[in-house]
Amino acid sequence: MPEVKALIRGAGLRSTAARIAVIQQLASTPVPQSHSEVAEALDDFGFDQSTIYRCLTELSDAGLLARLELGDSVRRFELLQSGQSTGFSEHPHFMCVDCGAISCLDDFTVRLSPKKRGAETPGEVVEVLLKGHCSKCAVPAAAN
Amino acid sequence: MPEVKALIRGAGLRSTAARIAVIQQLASTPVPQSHSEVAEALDDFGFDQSTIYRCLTELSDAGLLARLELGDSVRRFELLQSGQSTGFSEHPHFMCVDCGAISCLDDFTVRLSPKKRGAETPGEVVEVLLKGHCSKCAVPAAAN
DNA sequence: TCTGTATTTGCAAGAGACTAGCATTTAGGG
DNA sequence: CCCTAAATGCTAGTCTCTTGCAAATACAGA
Repeated sequence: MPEVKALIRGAGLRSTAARIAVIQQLASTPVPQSHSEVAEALDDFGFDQSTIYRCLTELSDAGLLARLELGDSVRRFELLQSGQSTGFSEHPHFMCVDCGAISCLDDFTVRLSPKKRGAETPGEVVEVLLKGHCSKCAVPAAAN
Repeated sequence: MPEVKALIRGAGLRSTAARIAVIQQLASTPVPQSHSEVAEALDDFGFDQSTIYRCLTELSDAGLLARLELGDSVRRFELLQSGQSTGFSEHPHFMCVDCGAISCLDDFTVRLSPKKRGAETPGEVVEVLLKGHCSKCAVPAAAN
């Protein structure tokens, strides 16, 4: 508990009940969580919706969380290890277009290879998102 | 013009002014466009907002457009070549996290390589989205 | 420990993207 | 040229997220 407090203070923010709870909630699962997931989990505390939105935003801006926008118009947040300050996640993410499940591809690297010479590179990639059919949803033949 | 009509009819939909206009608008640029971009471009026609939303959705469902959700809570659409029926784009996309510019990486392939043996694969990838700092926004040292 | 002030919070209203219901209009097969 | 199913326009509603402002609170300094 005091370590969470120190984390927040170290980022230059005041250590409040809401922020501590938000961080602990994000630390409790291995996948990124949306505002509504965090809010629901912390429902008993009685924090206001906007307080949780603001905590998530401020903690992200302070470099403690990664803010993920995976394309389903729901923002998700992930606790960053140590003093990450970029605000971007360290690993690629995969989202199932069928069931919406999110997974972190900790054990994968993504490489961008040009099909032909002289292809102009887009710039510095900081985040990778893959979408597809997860192994649970992948249908062998033509189900569904 | 008659070819657009045939395209729509071939997909099993009626050829209406709105749908023709939407397809022509999407064909006019090399990058995916959002509803608001399409709507603004077609403003003179006087189509209702919801009509354009529906056109985009129906044309996507019919397999003529790819629907892209790049994570800024704006859906974008892209005209698919020929009889694509998956509804997913053929190429990876890159979005600049600074200026929001979208580019199509026609000339690149993305490969997912496991860092260690036995890493469980996420499933079948159908869409790739990269985010980062585009060459225009990339700052040499520490500007901004 | 107490106080003052800048930071946070709660509340309520608002913005933006998208959806749904339903009556009216229209495409296109017969 | 009709008739009917499909598409449109209009309105209102949903969901996610943001903003303004007064009240509450963390914490640096007395």
